[in-house]
Amino acid sequence: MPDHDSTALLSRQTKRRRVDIGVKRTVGTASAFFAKARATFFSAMNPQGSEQDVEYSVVQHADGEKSNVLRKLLKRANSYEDAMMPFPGATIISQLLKNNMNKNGGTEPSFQASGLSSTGSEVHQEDICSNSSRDSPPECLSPFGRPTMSQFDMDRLCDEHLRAKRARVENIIRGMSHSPSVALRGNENEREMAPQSVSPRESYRENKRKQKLPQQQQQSFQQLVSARKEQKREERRQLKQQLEDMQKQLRQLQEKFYQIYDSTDSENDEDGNLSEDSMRSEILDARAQDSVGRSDNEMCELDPGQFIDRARALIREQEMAENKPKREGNNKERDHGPNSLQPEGKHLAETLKQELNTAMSQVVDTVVKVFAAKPSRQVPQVFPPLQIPQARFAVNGENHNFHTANQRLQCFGDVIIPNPLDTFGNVQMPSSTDQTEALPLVVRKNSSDQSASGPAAGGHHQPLHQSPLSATAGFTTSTFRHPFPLPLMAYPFQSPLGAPSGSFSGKDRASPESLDLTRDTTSLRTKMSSHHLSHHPCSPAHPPSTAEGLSLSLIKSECGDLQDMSEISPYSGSAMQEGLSPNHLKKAKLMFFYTRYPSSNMLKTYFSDVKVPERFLEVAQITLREFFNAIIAGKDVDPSWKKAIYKVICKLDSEVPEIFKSPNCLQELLHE
DNA sequence: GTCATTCCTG
DNA sequence: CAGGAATGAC
Repeated sequence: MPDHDSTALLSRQTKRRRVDIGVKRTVGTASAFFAKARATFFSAMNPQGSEQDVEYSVVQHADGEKSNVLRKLLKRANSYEDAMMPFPGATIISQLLKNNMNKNGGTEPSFQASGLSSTGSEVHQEDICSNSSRDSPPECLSPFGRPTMSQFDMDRLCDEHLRAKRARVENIIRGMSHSPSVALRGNENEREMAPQSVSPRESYRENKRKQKLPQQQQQSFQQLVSARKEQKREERRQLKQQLEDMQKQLRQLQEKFYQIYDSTDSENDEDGNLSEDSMRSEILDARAQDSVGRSDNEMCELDPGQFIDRARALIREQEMAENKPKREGNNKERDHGPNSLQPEGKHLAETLKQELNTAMSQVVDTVVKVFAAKPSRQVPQVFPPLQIPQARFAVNGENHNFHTANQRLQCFGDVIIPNPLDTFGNVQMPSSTDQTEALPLVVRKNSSDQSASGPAAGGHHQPLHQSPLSATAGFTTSTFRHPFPLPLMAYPFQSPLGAPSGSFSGKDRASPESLDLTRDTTSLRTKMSSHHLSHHPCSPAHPPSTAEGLSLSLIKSECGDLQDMSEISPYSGSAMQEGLSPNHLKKAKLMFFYTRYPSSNMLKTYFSDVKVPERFLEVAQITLREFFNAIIAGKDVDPSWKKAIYKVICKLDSEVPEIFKSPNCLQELLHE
């Protein structure tokens, strides 16, 4: 990582400074230095377009692709809902209404005339119709005042209109042939009163009815009408009551659901698990919200029986939504049980599963492609084909040490699971001499290590394969939660391939939150946390961190913890005997660092107080030229040919700051 | 143990 | 400046 090197590879004066204060010197081969210097040089010359940054963008691209896949998936799920679900949550009410409308065809006047309709569009239509009915009722109103738009209804309206006309004519003829009666007078009175006391629509309706009926029945008709009105009012009242009850019930159920869903959601957040179920829950949640939004309006359109049926369906759905998060393992059972999902529900579940599998495959493929596309000699050796995914550690020989240790390291999600993205980055290095710190954990194993076959070799591959997800998940969920968002860290996706299957039996798995993925990291986290609390940063060279910024002291503290961890963790004891060497921990530490700060920009952002030195570029250039000239001149045949160059470089050294010369420099830095 | 690098001394 | 010793990483 050129950028990384440029940061990690301090200038010589810094190195010497380190020597002066008792820190180990940075060591690198001449060629490594050459490569590093070259990389650094190019990086410095082209800070915008370093290889790391390119690679980082690739990583981001892959990440973005994943999120796109998810987005697509969700979108598709929604469209599936809309297209195929009869009770698809978001559209359940409207679907019901549609069915209702189609089924009834406006032939259930009792409910439709109950005046409960208040759907937005229908309200609008109602208004229009109410207004227009005063002028030209037949255009819009059915005999029951129900506004309809279908051709059928229009025809029916015309028919009614004609019949009314005919009745009126018959009425007139009948009136002419009979002498006026009280009833008629009453009728006339009523006719006179009608315009004032009854709405135009009502009077129109009354007129038609009166015209249809013999005059002798007018009186009883009036009573009938008023009785019916009363009845309707009562019915409406009851319906309203019922509706309110149902809505109340619905809200309660939804609240319940939200509670459960929220807890599930937070769990998911915690372990980075964007599982199928959580996605399903999201969809159901959306449905539920939608239902809430619509229920008040659209439910009113249903007749009581239908309303109850559909409310039951809704409740059933709510219950399903509630049960889902709890019944992770029982989905199949439920799907095939007597009370299983609707066929469409099954279909959705199946589709979701399928899509998730596809998405996962795509994601993995993408990452693997990115990885495979880069020329690397180490790759085939580093990632042998996975054969036994759940292989346990085979601690039966020294040859397996590497794998054993490595697997343990990968189970050690919090700290030392190598982020495969980083690993990819490492193997993408143009030159094998461009050694980065994180590299050795996965590459450059000698043949004896690679020859280790069987379960260990197979098992070796699996965690690496899944680590794009699990490793980052481990990081995101660990105590090492970043005080700031890191794009690479914020990939909340849990591998469906299964949690690491490490056989590490933690001695102090105290945390109750031990979920599959995080279980093995718990003990470590506990230790790390307590360690953090109990011990001061080993070299707090900088002021305490602010809330958002991560100070060097914190990092150093963490690094110190990591270092100390090699002494306190179980791995230093029993695990060490099984093949985990201090080297592994060192490498893990470096990987941890690299994972956290994968690019120079990251480092710049979070270590803004560290400045890679003023004359760095100049010195790097001169050094580069010296090496180049020496090689061109063939001086490198001399075993000590670099010494001359060291001397040249040495002259370019800047003064070591006084503070570092002091024997108490650490303390002084502490008090700064 | 080997190697690279740095330090010391003549 | 050259050579050897010391140091630390591997």
